[in-house]
Amino acid sequence: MQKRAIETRENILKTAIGIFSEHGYHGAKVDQIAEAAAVNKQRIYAYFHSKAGLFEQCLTAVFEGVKLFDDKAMTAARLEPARLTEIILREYMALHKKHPYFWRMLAWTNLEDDSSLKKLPGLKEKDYTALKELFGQAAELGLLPRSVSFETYIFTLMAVSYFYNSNRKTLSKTLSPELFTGPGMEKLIAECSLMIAPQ
Amino acid sequence: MQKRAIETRENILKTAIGIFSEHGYHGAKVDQIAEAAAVNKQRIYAYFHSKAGLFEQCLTAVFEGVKLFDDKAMTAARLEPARLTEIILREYMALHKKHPYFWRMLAWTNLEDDSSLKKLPGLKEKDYTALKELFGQAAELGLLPRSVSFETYIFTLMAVSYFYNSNRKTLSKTLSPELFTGPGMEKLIAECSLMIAPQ
Amino acid sequence: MQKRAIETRENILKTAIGIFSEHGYHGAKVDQIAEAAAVNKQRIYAYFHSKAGLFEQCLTAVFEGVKLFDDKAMTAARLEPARLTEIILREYMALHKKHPYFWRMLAWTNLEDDSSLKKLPGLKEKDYTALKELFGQAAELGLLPRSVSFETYIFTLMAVSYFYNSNRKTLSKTLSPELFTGPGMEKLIAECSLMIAPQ
Amino acid sequence: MQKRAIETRENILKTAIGIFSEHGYHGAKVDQIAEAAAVNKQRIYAYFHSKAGLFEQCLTAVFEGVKLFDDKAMTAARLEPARLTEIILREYMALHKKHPYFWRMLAWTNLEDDSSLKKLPGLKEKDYTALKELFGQAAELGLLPRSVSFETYIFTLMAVSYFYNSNRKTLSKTLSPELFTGPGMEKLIAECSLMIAPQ
DNA sequence: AATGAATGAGCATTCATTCAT
DNA sequence: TATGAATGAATGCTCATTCAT
Repeated sequence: MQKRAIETRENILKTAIGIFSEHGYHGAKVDQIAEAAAVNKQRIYAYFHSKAGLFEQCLTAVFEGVKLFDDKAMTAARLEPARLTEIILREYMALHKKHPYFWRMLAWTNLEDDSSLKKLPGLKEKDYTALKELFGQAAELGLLPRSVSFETYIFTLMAVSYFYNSNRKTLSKTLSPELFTGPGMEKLIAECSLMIAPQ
Repeated sequence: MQKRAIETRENILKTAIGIFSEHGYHGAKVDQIAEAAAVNKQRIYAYFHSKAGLFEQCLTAVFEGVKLFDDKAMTAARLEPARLTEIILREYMALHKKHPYFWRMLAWTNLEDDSSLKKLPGLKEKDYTALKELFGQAAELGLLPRSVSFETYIFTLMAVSYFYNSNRKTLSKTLSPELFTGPGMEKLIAECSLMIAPQ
Repeated sequence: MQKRAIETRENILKTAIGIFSEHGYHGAKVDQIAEAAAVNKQRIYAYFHSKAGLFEQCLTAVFEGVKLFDDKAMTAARLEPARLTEIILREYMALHKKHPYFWRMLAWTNLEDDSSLKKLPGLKEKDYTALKELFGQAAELGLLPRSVSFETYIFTLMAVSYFYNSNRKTLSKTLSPELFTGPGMEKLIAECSLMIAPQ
Repeated sequence: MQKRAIETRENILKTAIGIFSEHGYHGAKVDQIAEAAAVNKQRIYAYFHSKAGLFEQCLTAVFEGVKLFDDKAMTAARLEPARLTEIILREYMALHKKHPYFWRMLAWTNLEDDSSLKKLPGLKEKDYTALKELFGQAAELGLLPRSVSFETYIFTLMAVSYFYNSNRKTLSKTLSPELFTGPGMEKLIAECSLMIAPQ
């Protein structure tokens, strides 16, 4: 593939991610994507074969683009095991902010037809091994409940951050809207850390 | 409205909830709904004015159909404050099972255009007042962390149950699939309760 | 037919004339007519059999409702033969104002399918016999050109008044819009009378 | 736009003029136009955006296609000022015959919604300036009544020719049908010329 | 006589996809 | 590689008409 072609492809992919993420598979239109990417519609079919193919590639790209827990976060967690929960939560929250497409693509994927899901590569369990180790050490030190498995622990933190980001609209109607301000989030993180730590 | 019309309307609504819940607003087709409900397509427009109107009514119906924490659960919670977390979690999980359309409609609504959301009635905060009281009592007794607000507490439980139900597809790829078996869920509930309780 | 039925029928007819006149056969909707007449749609079918039938009846009613040249006008014409053209023109103009539905129904009929036209009763030539006589007398007196037939004369006057009323929209774009003000019309009538009279 | 596209567009326009002219805006169906033009329905939307857009373009095309008073007619009028009325009338009648769509589109436009009318370009007044001059000269020579304005004069001639062409159907029922034969028209033209000229 | 409920064909418009250059 | 032109099957919605009470 020539350089120009690669660029075109990249361009389409990037644009499509934004649009699929916003409107979902059925809500997004091929014409719309082509126009937004300022390419000829036919290019989409040349590079991605079909709308479904494009969606699949977008999904993969988004998943691959997300890097959990960079070195800085891991170092911080290692230095202050007592703040592990807080660090993880904050990291997850930041991730949603940094990759706004991520949770939306996740949500669409969970809702819509799972045919595109099948081709998704297994998602890096390696990241978790490092975290799991840290969790074990913190539990050892009495900073986290010993009787709770790592899986439950990390599941809860993922749940909190995901739920916080994905259900804003409906939650602002049931719980207080302040929850979704800066201080509201800080309070949530702080109290979650406290709630989980043995007392 | 005559009896026959009421039945037709009800029928359409019920069918539409199922289809919207499965495919979302854009994924669902009016023709499909009409055929599934075995009614003339025009009836949909007669009773709901438009596809959007129908979706809105479906949303309202689903929200209104969901009853949180029946008397039985509340009595159990009152009798055994130590098991509050477990009871609530189990209740939420059961709710998702009993109202399979609920979280999906929630999810679609959070993803798609929020115009239909605006007309949703404020969602029963009253339910929470009773729970809040129970939470206060449990905290008083040292069964739950005192320094944590009720809102953070209930938010976490909602997050866990919602996340568990909404993200199965993608989670089975990152975490262990066993999580989504009966025993897996039991373990999750048990450990969550433990994790939150002061130790 | 009972009294109530007659009233309902009359009501529908009157309303339908207004709507057909405004939107034409295809532009008018049966629902719209029923709603405007505040009757059940089914009544229209009971009394007029079909939309086409209703249109036909409307056409007939409008044609029959129009009475050309009442006694007052005829008397005036007889007294002042010199003003014959002016009197006729003014009468025609007044007719268009008094029966706003008339020319529009005429226009629709001339444009649209002529199936409804066939059933129209022959339109009162009798009226013209009286006029023709007056025309002959005026010509005799040298007040109107002798070499011109009555048919051409009346045709021209009908044309002027019809054209004036039917083509306002497009004419205001080609000729001066003042033509369609009160004084503009007066001037037109005056000058037409003058133009036709021998000088 | 490529040659092929231009042809398709032209083809659609031409066909649509015929159909709109015959059935009016509401009576004409997009399917029908597409089929008659033997093009894919979607092309209509690609080139004209909507049915309303197509109608508008048809209207404009028809108006622009009509050329009043070619050089030949003007020369004839200049050479024989005494026959001015006859020449103009004959020209108008010929115009209706040559552009059968013209008066029908005019009529539809005057009857139906005027939104498309707004975008019509101002209609060539220039043509009238030349005529106006000729009219002035003829009046000077005593061939036409001096006390009558050009506007009234030309209005009358337009009215006669328009009325003659637009109201055939209903007029053949009130006046004699012979009016609409060749000799009938000749007689009308001759007598009109006579009627207007000072005697 | 009158009405609300229901229907099927039709209508303007859109969409994913393919063709031709 | 890239693009404008074209297509056929939807898609949301409407309409004239009939049914059942």
